[in-house]
Amino acid sequence: MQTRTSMATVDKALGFLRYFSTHTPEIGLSDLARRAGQDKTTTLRCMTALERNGFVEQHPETKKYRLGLAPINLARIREHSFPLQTLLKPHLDRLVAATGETAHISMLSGNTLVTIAIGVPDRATRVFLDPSEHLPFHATASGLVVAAFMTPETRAGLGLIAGMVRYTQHTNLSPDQFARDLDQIAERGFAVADQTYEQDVVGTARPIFGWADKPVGAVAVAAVASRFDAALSQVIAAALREASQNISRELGGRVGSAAAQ
Amino acid sequence: MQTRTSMATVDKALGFLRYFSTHTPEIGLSDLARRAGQDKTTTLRCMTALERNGFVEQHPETKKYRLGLAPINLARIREHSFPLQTLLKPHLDRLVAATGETAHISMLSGNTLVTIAIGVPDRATRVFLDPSEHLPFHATASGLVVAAFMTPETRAGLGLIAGMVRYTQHTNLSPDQFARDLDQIAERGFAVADQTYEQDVVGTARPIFGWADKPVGAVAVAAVASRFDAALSQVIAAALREASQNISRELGGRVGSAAAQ
DNA sequence: TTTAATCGGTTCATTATTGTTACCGTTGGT
DNA sequence: ACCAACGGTAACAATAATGAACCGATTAAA
Repeated sequence: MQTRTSMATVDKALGFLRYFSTHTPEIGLSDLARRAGQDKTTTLRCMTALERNGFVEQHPETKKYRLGLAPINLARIREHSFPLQTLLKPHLDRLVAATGETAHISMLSGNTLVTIAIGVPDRATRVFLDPSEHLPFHATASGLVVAAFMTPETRAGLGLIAGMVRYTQHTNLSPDQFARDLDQIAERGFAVADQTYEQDVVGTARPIFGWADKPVGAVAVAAVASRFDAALSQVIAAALREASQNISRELGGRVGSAAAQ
Repeated sequence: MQTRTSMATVDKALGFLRYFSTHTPEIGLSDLARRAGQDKTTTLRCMTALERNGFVEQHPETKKYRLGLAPINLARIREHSFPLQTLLKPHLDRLVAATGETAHISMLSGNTLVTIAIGVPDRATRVFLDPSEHLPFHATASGLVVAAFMTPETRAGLGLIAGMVRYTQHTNLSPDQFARDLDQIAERGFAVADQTYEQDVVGTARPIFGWADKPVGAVAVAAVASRFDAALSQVIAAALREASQNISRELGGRVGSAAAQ
């Protein structure tokens, strides 16, 4: 750690929320403490605090915790005053129409990358995405392209190399290779991740810029691997370029020269 | 303060989120500190902690804070694993159709009452609700009916009387009157709030029960005052009774005898 | 141009909050 | 009847939050 202003307790408490996902929507006290690597007492105090504030609720019989209603309310306020989903939807629809594959947009939230919106094609076989997952920077096209366009300082603040977990046999685990990939991606303007995160899925992504030249997220297409040939690859890259530029413009971001190609 | 398990820092940090609403979606540091009655330093630290975790984000130029993306993600997980909105929507639609007025459902989140879902009629004049507002217990039909069906202990834990603010000239500010109202509401099974919160709006509400006999929220109709006569009142009360029972049943709650009338 | 006020942000000694170990009472499986 | 694991509690030592004063930069007023 380096330039933290601390307030570790808050981080810890909010960190517990990350363990709730679509796969594990309910977690008991001891289980949660174990997963988070925290003391049971600490966990209990944090959870009761979160419950007091409506971020989790506890089933009175099973005593298990689940996410509460406060996030729903906050999400509605945020969406009302800055309607991201509404803004993004047409772009996703256009991407899906152009490529015939699943498209999604992810954005930096804190220092993780979360999926904000998804567009699915009307086909029998398509990629399914779990919106509750935080995308790893080293193993997804979205993560790679966001990391590639960051300033080295902000990139360093994410602890990228520490998080290089293996997901498939194609997942890159070499920090050197990672660094070279980032350079290449920054030049080319987009990233491709060939089954490095999920089997049979090829991801392609371009960055989204907010204020200044800071990347705030990525727009990506997740294609079924068996369909991903040179032709489709080009279609996707082109469609993404348009989407990337349009979205960035609508968010008030400049479209940097590197991303323009 | 009395029986708190502490963890005051977390409460403080999360408390700041309450100051973001549809009216004030962006707040600066000093302003926020003033509103929350907290020290500027404390505020800064809490906000950077919240930002680290994606609950707020800071505009790099104006330095103002706004709600972040983390709540959106959490809300989606919650809704995916326990689809409240989906479950509630048909009930609201039915209420709106039956009464021709705005209907809404609010639930206890922490120890405040937040609006979870709204249904609006297709009419020229209708009540508009701000979903970001926390409903006061003493001045809204929803708040009254939820308080009325609570056990005295849980009711005491909310600090009801402390929060008796005046909203209109009809707002009841007498704790004694409040207590008597609650008794009556508990007997009758529903609450009516005649312009006690907003001018020209008459609210009617019935409780929603979760596990055991605990009220977890309320279903309500907010009618334009000029249209609210005896006939409409009866229609609303009847429609709400059905909705209240059906929703409670779907949430796994028993429909207590008091609410059955 | 000078003055004053306000902004976001930092520093550091004081103090209260938190994390830890150990212990309860229950529950559920064997 | 046992044992293990559950949620929850109590007490104290140690850590982490606090808030007054302070900074440099803007902005507003004089």
